[in-house]
Amino acid sequence: MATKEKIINASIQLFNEYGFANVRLQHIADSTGISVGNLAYHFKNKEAIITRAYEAIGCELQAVLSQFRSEPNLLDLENQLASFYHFIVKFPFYFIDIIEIKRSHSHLHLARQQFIMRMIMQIRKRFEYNIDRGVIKPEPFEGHYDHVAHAIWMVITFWISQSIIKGDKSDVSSFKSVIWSQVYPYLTSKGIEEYQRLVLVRN
Amino acid sequence: MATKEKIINASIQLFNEYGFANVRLQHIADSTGISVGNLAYHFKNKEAIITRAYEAIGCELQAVLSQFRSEPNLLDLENQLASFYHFIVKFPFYFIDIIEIKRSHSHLHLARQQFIMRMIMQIRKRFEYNIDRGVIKPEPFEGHYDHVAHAIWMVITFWISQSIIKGDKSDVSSFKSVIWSQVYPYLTSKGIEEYQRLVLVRN
DNA sequence: GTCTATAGAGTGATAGAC
DNA sequence: GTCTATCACTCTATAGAC
Repeated sequence: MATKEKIINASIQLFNEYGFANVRLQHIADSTGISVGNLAYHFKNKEAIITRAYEAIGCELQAVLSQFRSEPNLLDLENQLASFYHFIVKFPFYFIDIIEIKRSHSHLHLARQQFIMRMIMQIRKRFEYNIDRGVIKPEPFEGHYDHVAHAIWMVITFWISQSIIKGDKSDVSSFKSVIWSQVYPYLTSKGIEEYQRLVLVRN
Repeated sequence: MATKEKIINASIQLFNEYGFANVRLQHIADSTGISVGNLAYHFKNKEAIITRAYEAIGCELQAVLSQFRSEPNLLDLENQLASFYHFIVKFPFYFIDIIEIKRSHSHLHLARQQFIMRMIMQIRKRFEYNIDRGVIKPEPFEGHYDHVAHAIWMVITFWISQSIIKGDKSDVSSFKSVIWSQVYPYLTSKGIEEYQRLVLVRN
């Protein structure tokens, strides 16, 4: 049934533009080119729609997170940042409406928290691996890189929100710049060399 | 008229708990201990309520931003962070619902963008002044501290959102830790000494 | 699978008595 | 200033014909 898929795609587009709470069933039906009655046939209620949308989005996020190799170098980070950015601009409502959806459909949020923890841990591990590779300086004191990983996750998670709030046009290069500025002070001289060779040259 | 003030206080409490869009006029009236008709007498509509609430909140934010001296040292930052945190936990909806309010009452957001720009500039200037004081290292390359200031503003702005999303209990010490972790790598040896003497000793 | 029609529960805002 | 009552409208969800 391609209709179900068309409904989900149209819904995601509308959620992105108007915010989940502001999108009406009528609106989704119109955008899909079907009636509200037909919409109800495919999805019993709005919750069923957002649940399905979250499934699809979760799959894509899974794919982005899976780009993490066992020993990631700085180019891996650069590439993953590009993937993250692509994901963010494809599903802005997933970040913008996160608290509203936690409020109204908390079971969806519960599953999502797994992703969040996994993401922060992954960022933290990147520091670990690149310390071993001699590219990142050792942790200056216990727990410091946990804070940095936390901050990096926040920049990723709220990037689209902040660009809307500030009225900026979101672009990938400033996104990457702010993330890299989080890593830069911890690069060793070998790390700076690798950064310039692998990352800067490409931009 | 104390009633107007009671309405605003009740409204802010409800906005904080349920989110601006989920608060009903009936809800505000009940919480204030008046009827909806009476509520309408004091505020013509919901927009008038949020406008007045934003005015009050803006005043408090103004006060926090005014703690910025012409030559702020690291203790000033520590103190201002405490004030920011206090402000954030007093008006969480101001941060959580920021995009929703921009969507539905854009004129309020327009005024708010002034605060945002001022705040980022203030953070940037703190770096400048403390470079001059020999407490912060010179900028490693053009524009780097702009990125760091941007990241610090994001941590402040989205702190309450992230704590809700992660399911953490928000506390002032982890807030300060993450912000200080943004500054720490740029401290000179003199800066670390001042940091330990003025900031760490107090916590 | 798809439609029209409508029930049913709210929601913001107003009218008018006290 | 404060109240009750109600209008006009929106939105989700369901019933039933095709």
